Amino acid sequence: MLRVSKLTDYGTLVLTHLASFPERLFSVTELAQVLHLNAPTISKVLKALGRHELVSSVRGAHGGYALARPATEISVAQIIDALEDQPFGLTECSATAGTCDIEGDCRIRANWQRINAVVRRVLDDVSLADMVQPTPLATEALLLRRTPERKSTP
Amino acid sequence: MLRVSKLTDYGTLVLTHLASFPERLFSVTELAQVLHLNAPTISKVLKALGRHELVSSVRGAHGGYALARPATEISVAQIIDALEDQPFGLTECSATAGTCDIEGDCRIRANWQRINAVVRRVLDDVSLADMVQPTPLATEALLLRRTPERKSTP
DNA sequence: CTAAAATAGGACTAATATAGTCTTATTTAA
DNA sequence: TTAAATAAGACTATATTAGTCCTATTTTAG
Repeated sequence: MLRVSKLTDYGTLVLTHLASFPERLFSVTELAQVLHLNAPTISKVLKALGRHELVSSVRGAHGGYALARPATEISVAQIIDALEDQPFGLTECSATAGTCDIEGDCRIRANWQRINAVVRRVLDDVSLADMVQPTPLATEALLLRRTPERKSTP
Repeated sequence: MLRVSKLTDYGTLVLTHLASFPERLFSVTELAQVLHLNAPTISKVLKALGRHELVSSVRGAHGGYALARPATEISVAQIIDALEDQPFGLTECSATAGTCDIEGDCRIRANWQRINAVVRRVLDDVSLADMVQPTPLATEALLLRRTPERKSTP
């Protein structure tokens, strides 16, 4: 359904909170209380973010989590990569090779991959810092001010 | 998982085939044979595309389906709208209002909506004609040639 | 040295979404 | 009047995602 998973959604929430207090450590318990989410779920998210080195953790009493690097250096694309278990790509055939017999002479696959690259680029260009502070996104200026060639029907 | 549904994937396949022979009608049976997909599934896709007026149909014997307008006038975004049942948006809270208690002072939601708008714009700009002929996409030139500010980690 | 407070990994269950099929009704040409 | 089509939508099976729980490890404090 062209949605990011809930874990990814929670992930951005948690990370923006960490980004707001970069000097502090937060335990799962505290984050759960502040963000009104259940502790086991937050824990799952943070463990995945840790494995992908977006957060650093300190174990033991008084331990907790903090961003592994400045919020300007963490992109939405990286958060998605950390929390979605399928590889990036809007269609199965364009994300993973060998899922279709006619892959060779399929023009559509190549075009989906172009679309993937453009979307990916958009997501690469949005940082965690952008998600916290409501500054216009870099790609917005480029894309949204152009004259529409085809009307959208939402 | 940030994927379009399989129905949408099939939809682009079916539509590109119709686009290749704009003067002809295709029955479900014929499309199923040519595209190596099961007839009931193709039928489901075409019915949805018909309801959204992307294809026109002729009922009765010798009936079938054809594009409702030129391939240049059908966008990937329109195909997605026709075949995904959830409204467009990468997160639930940014696609639908009222799914979260703190919606008012949530800075993240607004930023997801900006991201949605940019991604949507990319998808609006790719036509069915683009999906058939391997011409560079309009947005590719704009976005992919810029100097990366942040490295992607795939 | 032990207890308490944390994270780490991963298995497991439940809920949800998607895919795919089938049935019945309607339309049209021969 | 029959056969070949589409239309609508209910239904079932599968796959994915969400969420929880258990066990192990780490660290601080008393």
